[in-house]
Amino acid sequence: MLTKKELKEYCSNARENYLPHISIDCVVFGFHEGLMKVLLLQIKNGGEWYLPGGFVLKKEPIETAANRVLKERTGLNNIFLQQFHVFGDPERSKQHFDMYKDMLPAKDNWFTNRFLTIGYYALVDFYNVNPAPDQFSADCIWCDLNNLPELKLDHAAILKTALDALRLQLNYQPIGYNLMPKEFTMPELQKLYETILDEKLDRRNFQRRMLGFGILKRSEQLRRGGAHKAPYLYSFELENYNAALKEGFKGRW
Amino acid sequence: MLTKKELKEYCSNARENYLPHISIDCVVFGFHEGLMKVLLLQIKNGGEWYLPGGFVLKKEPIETAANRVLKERTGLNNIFLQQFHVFGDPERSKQHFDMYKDMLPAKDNWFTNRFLTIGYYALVDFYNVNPAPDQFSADCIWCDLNNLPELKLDHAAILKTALDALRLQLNYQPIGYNLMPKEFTMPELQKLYETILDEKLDRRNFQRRMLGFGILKRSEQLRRGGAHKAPYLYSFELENYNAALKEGFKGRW
DNA sequence: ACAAAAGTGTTTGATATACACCCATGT
DNA sequence: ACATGGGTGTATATCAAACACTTTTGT
Repeated sequence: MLTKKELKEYCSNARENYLPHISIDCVVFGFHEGLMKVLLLQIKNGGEWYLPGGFVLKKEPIETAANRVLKERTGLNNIFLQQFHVFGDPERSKQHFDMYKDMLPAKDNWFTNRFLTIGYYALVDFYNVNPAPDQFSADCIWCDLNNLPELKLDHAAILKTALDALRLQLNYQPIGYNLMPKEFTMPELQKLYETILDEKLDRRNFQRRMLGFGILKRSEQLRRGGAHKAPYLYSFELENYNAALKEGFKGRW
Repeated sequence: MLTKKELKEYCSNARENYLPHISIDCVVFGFHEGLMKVLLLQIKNGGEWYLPGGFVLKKEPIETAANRVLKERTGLNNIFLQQFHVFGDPERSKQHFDMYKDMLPAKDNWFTNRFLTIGYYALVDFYNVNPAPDQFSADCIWCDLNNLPELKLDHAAILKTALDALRLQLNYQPIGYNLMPKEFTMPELQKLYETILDEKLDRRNFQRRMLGFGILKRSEQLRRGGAHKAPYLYSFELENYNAALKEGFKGRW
């Protein structure tokens, strides 16, 4: 927990460097070997949980800010971050860091301001992540999506909205390039979809549809070493993958 | 064009009442009898065109702000407004109202600030609209989507993004409740879709699909008086319509 | 009578779903 | 040998696309 002096300094710094009233919250979904997690911070002392977020530097593009926050929290760079919604209820930040709310007069206290928050989500391989708490947080850890702690503020709603957006994305954009190793098997990719959707899919239909997107290339190689029949290895055709990210799969009209 | 004194007063007022660095831009698509338009403002003197926008009051929810802007510009209330993107490039507002940029020192000049803008779109019946210019604008008019003037700032990009979002929306949400009269014919509704998509649709397939959504109720009545065979009248089943707005039509996974 | 608009199918092809069979591999 | 996972294929239903015929109405 910050002392009054530290808080004062933080606030004056923030006022100098960041755009006021604007924050970014990142919903970092992590996936590895069939497990789906989300990155959460636990506040010092209070113990409450919240999404990793941050502020936008005065001359910084918001996409850059989102990437910076993600980098600071995970060490990961160059990840596909998707803006999905702005949350702008004036009441939403009422309880923000209320542990600090009486330590400074409101006009000097960055944390008692109203914040609109821009929501971004990312989907990363949590095996590659080094979760790093920020100065307000005791801990930064992967939490199971099906077993979340109670979240502060409107962060539960933000997370829910992000998950809906991610699921919607599956309908018209490819996914997985950050997540899968360079080469992967079809069942491995299927596991990703099943985990996101929280639903079993038929392996044969999945494969047909996936190949239909035209973003996969089958290698001559097989994944040896596992038990049972060795599956083929696939990789993304990056050119087509990126084109599909931009264009989207066909809509219906 | 404002005098220096008026500008000064406007800026001081704005600083007092609005959240800094945040704006809202509305892409108001208008439709009536097969014509699709977009509402644009033309700045006084300069003659440049831009999207109707505004700012967020310090204690106002952003959705309310968007509705207020729409109301001020069109007189319309209770219209489905869809947030679609935040534009946050620090360079985007560089040329904002540059006619005023030298009239006040930068620190006092609201208009030389950086603004993130939250994009909303709406689809309204332009027959019901009374376009009303704001104090900076000489004119507020419906422009043909296929024959747009050059737009200031990044407003052309915002408009394009809004149109894409609107078209995407057709795939998973109903549309038209604000637009159509209480009762309307299937060909009338089809015209709306064709206009948005800028594409002809087959009348029989359109009808089948539309009815499949389960949001329409066919009346016993026919639309009499036109030439040729009298078409049936339909109305939206508001309950199902609203449910579909929330839930969306089925995705594919 | 006829042209034009609208109602109501049908045919065809594509895609989704469900399911069956065979193959490879470690135990 | 066998259980398990993986490759491949097929039947069926469902849906989209293209298209034809009939009905209504004003001129």
